[in-house]
This record gives sequence, structure tokens and C-alpha cells, in this order.
Amino acid sequence: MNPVNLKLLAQKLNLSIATVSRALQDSHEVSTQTKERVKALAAELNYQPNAYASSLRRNVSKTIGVVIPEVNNHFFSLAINGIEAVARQQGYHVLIYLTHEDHDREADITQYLTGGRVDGLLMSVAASASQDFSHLKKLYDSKPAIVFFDRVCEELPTASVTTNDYESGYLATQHLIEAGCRHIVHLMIAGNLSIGRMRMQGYHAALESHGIAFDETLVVNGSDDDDGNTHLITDLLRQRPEIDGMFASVERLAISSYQACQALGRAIPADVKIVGFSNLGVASLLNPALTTITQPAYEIGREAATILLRAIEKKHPILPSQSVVLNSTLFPRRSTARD
Amino acid sequence: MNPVNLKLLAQKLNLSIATVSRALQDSHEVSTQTKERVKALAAELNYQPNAYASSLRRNVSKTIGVVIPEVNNHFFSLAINGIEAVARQQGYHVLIYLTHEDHDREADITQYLTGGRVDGLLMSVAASASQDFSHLKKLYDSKPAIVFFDRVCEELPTASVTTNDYESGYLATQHLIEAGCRHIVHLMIAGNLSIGRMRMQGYHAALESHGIAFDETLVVNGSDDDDGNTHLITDLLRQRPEIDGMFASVERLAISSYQACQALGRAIPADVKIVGFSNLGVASLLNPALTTITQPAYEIGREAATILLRAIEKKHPILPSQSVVLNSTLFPRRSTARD
DNA sequence: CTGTTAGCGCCTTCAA
DNA sequence: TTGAAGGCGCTAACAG
Repeated sequence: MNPVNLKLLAQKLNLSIATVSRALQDSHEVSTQTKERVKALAAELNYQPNAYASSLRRNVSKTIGVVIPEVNNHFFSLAINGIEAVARQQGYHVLIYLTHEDHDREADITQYLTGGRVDGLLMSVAASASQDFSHLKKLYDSKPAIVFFDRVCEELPTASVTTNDYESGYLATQHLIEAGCRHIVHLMIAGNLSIGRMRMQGYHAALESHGIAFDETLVVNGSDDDDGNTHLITDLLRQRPEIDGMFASVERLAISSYQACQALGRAIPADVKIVGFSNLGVASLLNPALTTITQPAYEIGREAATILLRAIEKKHPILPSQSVVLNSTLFPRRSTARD
Repeated sequence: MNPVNLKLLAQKLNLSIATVSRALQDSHEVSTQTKERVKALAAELNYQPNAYASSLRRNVSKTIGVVIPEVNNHFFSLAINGIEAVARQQGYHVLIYLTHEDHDREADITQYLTGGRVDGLLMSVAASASQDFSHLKKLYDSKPAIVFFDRVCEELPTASVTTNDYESGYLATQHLIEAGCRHIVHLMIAGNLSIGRMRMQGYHAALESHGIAFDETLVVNGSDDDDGNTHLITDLLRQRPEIDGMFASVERLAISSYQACQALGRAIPADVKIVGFSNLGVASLLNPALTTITQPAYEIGREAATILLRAIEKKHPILPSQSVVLNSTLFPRRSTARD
């Protein structure tokens, strides 16, 4: 299969490569006729410019990278949808990398990404126990624009798109308190995540302002082992029958908490009330009492991509002041066909 | 920020670019000492080869593309997980493109992809009404290796990774029949999909072999509008009170069917029994009666990526005979902590 | 309006 | 074992 490149087109048309190139870019300095001729042949031969040659020459790749912990997670899926929509609209390609919450993997990935492969990066950091962000700093120094979303690395002076996590945590907890709960478990994901801290602080503050003592033993650190989490919660519920409420700061923990209650035969919401983060429409179907907090995941993706691409196009650096905080939707009931 | 490239390294080391290049590739024809020197400096300056220059020169990109309808869908999320795992392990990058079930969009995307941007392509075709695969044929002729997964374009002589859809459809329907159902709705996604046809044929055959007449009016073609689907099903259930079973060939239709029953106050499984494809663990939590068929999505992704990358690496063409059919898991109950 | 030329950064003959 | 040179395909000066 002989390659269809500018040289071939030029030969067939008795033109120079440069003219063909210009014609295909609708340059003003090419006669309308030759433009037509060139484009006609290009279409006929199904010419497609070599992206790598072009990237090499112009030093831009029209490609962004998305680095996230998992894709098998409704929040990130929806975010990718938003990212892809914006990228596509602006002619950008999207490379995807999954860290699986692994710090070393994340470091590996960011390492590769310093090679000019991407013009910019959208990132949600892995929930590693370590506080070591040296790989991110290296990446940041190297070149590409970075915008964080949801899970932020606060040590880099760049923009981020997040949700009102503190407030959500506060309201979720307050909701439980107002519903009569006095012994509220906080289910959070292990690791050192900005969002985890914020939600935790909201939980803490809500307890305090309602005169309920913070009980450290009611805080559960989940892992990425769902069954393990369910066991953890089941055991806690068994040992502490006074528990009457749970605030799950991650979707899968909300589901685990639901399963734990089922396993023990404790009724929801009669015995235990649950409020959980969930970006999955179905979760609220599980039980009308499983109150949910939904993040605007798609919009987060769109917003983050928009900020990033704007900066790339205009060659502006990205400043922390461009950060955006969106609001989660609290306590919606998923409408059924009959509402 | 001055770029760290071979030239720079060569200058600093008083070596030629060629030697530096060879040293970094562990070429046999470079002395151990200079290799050390080169690598040391490269590490110190955090040298990262320019991927585009390399791709241009070697005419391989170490990049594969994944073209799927949606990412916000457990099946595809899981598949991507599998794909990414294999790709990463073999040093490949993954570009992602979403068609949103739109034929024109799919054509656009495949058009871009003929430019040598990817060495290969994993694809699950959009559920368009049209039978027009000319864009795929063009792509196929152009160069990159293609492996289809789940949703196949049967007109291209390449490999695919699918599941036993006919059998699943048959067994699902048989399950309902054996449970006493006589008026079984088939909920399928609109469009011209290989998997839809296979599952439909299974449904059809099961009815036939159990002496139940096929009733065309019990086949519902859903769209990608979930609420619309729920309404559609609700209306059907209202008009045809004799309906006692539903087979949903897509996850979201399973959920819609559940919601429709709820809306009408029809008990599951007492009044209506449902069997549905679902790759989402939670779905079976909805109701123990919502029996599920689960595809090995992660393995499908792994398998498809493995076939593709093997072909790329060995520069073998991909043959239809390399196709793989994996088995879905039928009727599992998601185990709870207490099982 | 069109052609010539000079690279982008890298790899790979060929020659020393 | 190393260096010099050419070129992957494309773009962007600079000439004409």
C-alpha cells in the first residue's frame, strides 16, 4: 500500500509539496482553482495528513491526556464523557491512562507524559497513602498544562475543578442528625485525598455544631476491596448496635453499607439511615431511604477540559485563580416514570 | 524551557547524536562506559524521547485507538480496563473515541484514524439504523489492524471477540418459560447490531422450541432515552396485562423495565419476571428477581487487546479465524456478605 | 500565487 | 566503537 502523502499529491498534480500543503490548509495565498484541484484529488485518494509529522513540525500534538484512577466508576465515566465532548469539538484527541489508585503507576505514567506526547493533562490523583508528589512536580516543570479535577494535588499552582465537598459533607451529616441520628458512621476511602479531607471536615463540623461528640471509632477507612469493606461495616454494625446513621463519602461504600445492613437484617431507614455519594442513577433505586449526593460529573469533565484547552490554544499558563467549584446535587430522588 | 533532546545530550557529552541514540537503546555497538555516561545524564536531565519524532521515523506509533459508543456503561468501562491493562503492559498508549451511537460521528472518527495516528484499533460499532459500513471499509483498506469486540461489523474480514449471545438469549428466554411465563416481552436496542440480532434469534428459538408463538408486538425497540424507554414499557405493560415476563437484552432496558413495573405497582417476580443483561453488580441488588446475564467484559477487553497487539508486533494480518467467543455468566446472584 | 529550502527530533544506513 | 549524513512527512520562512 503506497502511502498517500503530500509528495504523492504534488507529483500527480504537478505542483510543489508546499503548494499542496497550503491548499489543504485553505491558505489565502493559493488560487481557488488549484485549491479545488488539490482538494479533489486529496478526497479521491483519501489523503489523511500524518499526524506525527505535523506534530513534530509544529510542536503541538492536538492531544490531551486524562489520568484517572479507574474508568469503571460512574463519576469518572461521566467525566470522560464531558472531556471527550469538549476535546472532540475542538479537534483534540484524548489519551487515557488508569492508575488503579497506585502511586507508582501514576508516577510511571506521568513520566512518559513528559515527552511532548500531550499538550495538556487532566488529572484526578490516585488515593495513595503517600504524600509524595514529586512525580507531579516533575511533570509540572516539564511542560504540559495541567488541570486537576475532583482529586486535587494542592501543591501545584494550577487550576482545578472540584465540587463543594465540605458543604456536602456538612449537609449530609446534618440531614442524618435532623432525622434523629446520634451515632453516625463516616465511611471514607483510605488515603490522602483532598476530597476525603474536605468531606470529613464537613462531617466533623456538622457534628460539632449540633452538639454531638466526634467519635473516632465511628470513622471507617475503606479500601478498594468491596467485599472487604462490606465485612468491615458489617462487623462494626454488629459491635455497635447504637449506630443509627451512616455517611458514605464514596459510592461503593454506600453500596457496601447497604449490603451490610441487609446482611444483618437491619432495616433502612427504620434502623439505620444512610446518606451516600453516588453518581449512579440506580443507587437511589436500591432503597428510597438511601439518600444520595450526586456530583455534576459530566459538567466537571467539560469544565476541566474547557479550561485546559483554552489555556493551550491561547498559550496562557493556567493559574489557580481559574479554579472552579461546582455544586453537587443533594438528596434528590430519582424520578420514576410516575412522579 | 530548553528542550532536552538527543542533540543536547550529545553536546554535553561530546558525543555524536547517533551514539547517544544508540546508547539509550542499549545497542550492542556501544561501549559499556559511554552507555553509562549517557544514561546517567539522560536520567539527570529527565530526558524523554520525543514520541512523535520517533513515530515518524519508525512508522509505528505504539498507540492504539478504542472506538466505542459510550464509556458511561459498565460493559465498556470494564472492557477499557482490560484493554488498558494489556496496552500498558506492552508499552502502548490508548486513544479513546466515543461515537454516542452516532453513525456520522463514527465515520468522522474512523476518518481521522486513517492518518497513521494509531497502529491498531479496537472497536465496538455504533447502533445506527443504517447498514452503511463504507467508512469502516475505507478504514480497513487504509492500514491499521482492527479487532472488533462485542458489536461486530460482519462485513470486514477481521477478528472479533464476542460472547455467546445466541445462547444467552435462548437460555434467558427458556428460564422465563420454565418459570411459567407465556407472554414474554423482548426489549432490545434499536438499530442494526450483530449482538441484538443474535440475542433476538435466541429468544425466538426458545419460544419456538417450547411451542410459544412469536408475537411481534411484544418486541420493544428502545432508544438511548432512558425515560422514554421506561414510558414505552409502562404503556405496553398497561395495554397488555397478560405480559408475565421480560427479557432485556441491554442493561439500561433491564433497569427501565424494573422502573416500569414499579410505576404500575406490578410485583417482581410475582406478576412479571425479568431477565436482563447487566454488567453492573448493583443491578441484581435491585430485586432478587431481576435475574441477570453478565458478560465477561474485562476479559473481552483483554482478549481483544491481546489479539490486536500480537498482530501488530508480529506484523501479521488479523484473520477472522482468530476470533474468540467467550461465555456470559448466566443467572448469578450477587453474593452478599452473608451468603 | 507558487517553488525552493531548511529544519522539527529521531533512527539507521554507511563509512571510518 | 563512533561519526556523518540522509530522510520520515510536514510546515514555514524566504524568494521569485
